[in-house]
Amino acid sequence: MPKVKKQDMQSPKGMKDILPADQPYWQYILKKASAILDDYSFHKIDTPIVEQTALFLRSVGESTDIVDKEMYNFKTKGGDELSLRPEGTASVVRAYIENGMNVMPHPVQLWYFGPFFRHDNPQAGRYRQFHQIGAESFGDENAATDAMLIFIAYKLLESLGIKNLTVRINSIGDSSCRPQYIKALKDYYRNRGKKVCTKCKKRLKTNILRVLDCEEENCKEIAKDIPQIVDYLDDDCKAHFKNVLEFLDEVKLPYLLDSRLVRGLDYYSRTVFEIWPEEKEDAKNNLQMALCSGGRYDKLVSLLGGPKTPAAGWALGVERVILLLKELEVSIPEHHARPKVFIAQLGELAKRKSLKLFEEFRKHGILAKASFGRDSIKSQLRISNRWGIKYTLIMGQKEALDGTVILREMDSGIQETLAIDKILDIVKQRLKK
RNA sequence: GUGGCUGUAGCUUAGCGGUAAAGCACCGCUCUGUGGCAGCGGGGACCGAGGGUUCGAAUCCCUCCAGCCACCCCA
Repeated sequence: MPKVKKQDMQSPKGMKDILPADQPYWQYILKKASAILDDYSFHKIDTPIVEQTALFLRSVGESTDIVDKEMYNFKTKGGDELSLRPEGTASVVRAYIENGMNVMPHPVQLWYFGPFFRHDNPQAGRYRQFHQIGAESFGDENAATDAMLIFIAYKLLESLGIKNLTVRINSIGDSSCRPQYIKALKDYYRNRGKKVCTKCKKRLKTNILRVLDCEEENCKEIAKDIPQIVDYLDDDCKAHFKNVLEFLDEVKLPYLLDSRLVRGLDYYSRTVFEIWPEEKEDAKNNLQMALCSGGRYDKLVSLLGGPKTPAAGWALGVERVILLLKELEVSIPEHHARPKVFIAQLGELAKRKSLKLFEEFRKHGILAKASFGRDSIKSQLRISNRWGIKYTLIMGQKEALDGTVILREMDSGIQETLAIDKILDIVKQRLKK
């Protein structure tokens, strides 16, 4: 067999292990998310991690180079063209259609959690395998749905201990009014198009809405008098947007109107929003990226072959949230409860008896810890101490023969020799105090 | 996919052409059945990988890989 190469044995670029030390964060977030989403009657759905490439081709589209450049596409032995899912909405919409959920009472509200894959160049908060929690609502066109979705996402982040969140919101109209706006943008840039940066020149041709969020000083200057999308919304879209804002006011959720917030894809309509963490100048890893983003996509269900169904949703980047929780030093509940007793043994007979004792404690719901591989009393006590365990039970050859066990309170060092058949009750009592 | 910076033990880092170091962590001894403190000792790194220059490379050069950052893109 050829020698193992170190490079072959590392995790793929942009994909990492979620180690035990980080698990409490994952549990914490998932627990909160499922509790909150459950409260608002969202039902969990899991969809396959791979889907037909055609699904994403159709939803995410040919408009950008996403499919070619940033998706994991492959052909199966049977010849199917499949892709690792790059996002959740398309899969959920597919499942909604395929399972005939359109006959269920609406709105149909679904949520999901899982890994997603994008062939990006990784950096902090941006990985090739990443995780999202998402929520989608089908069949309700009302602005209250948009506001409620934003409210839930906000509450979720807030309940995790993230303060000073900013909700950025905008409306990008729909197919009846957006074309006029795009035309106005084109007109605006007709004479100015030569002065913008090279990136924007490209954007003007391919994805003109994207010139709105260019950060180049010169481009910003040129965009000073740029047409505002709100002025181009038709009456329905304008009323819808106004309603969303009114509902947000009603639940006292602060937001920031951001006329430069856009979405590149055609199926998006009306409301788009993002939730950002507080901007901090001095933070070491200043995470300037949205934690959650979403919007309305009234055309996607029919685009994917389902009945015309209005829908809206959001997705939240779990890794980003965890990075932020760490940066903010938010305290997370421990994954495992701290063991209550440590069982130390000396000698073969004692080892056998203490194994039984260990099992007794476990059966009665008292978390016990032991290190059967270590034979010296010293190292066992050291381990017990390192775990910060309150009581250590010591059983040596003598105790094993006498049917007793030593109970040592670690803080004080006080020891008592007690009958082995009473020990469980005694420890139970002591732990109650 | 492009460019910049970085890569030495599990972790944090020193060394920057001449025998691979330190702190933390781990294991042990002082203490033969008693932890925390202290002292002493031990294991653990072919210096990210591969190649080149050189009498000699962790150190210089090239290629690759990975991380971070900035782009492209951001569903």
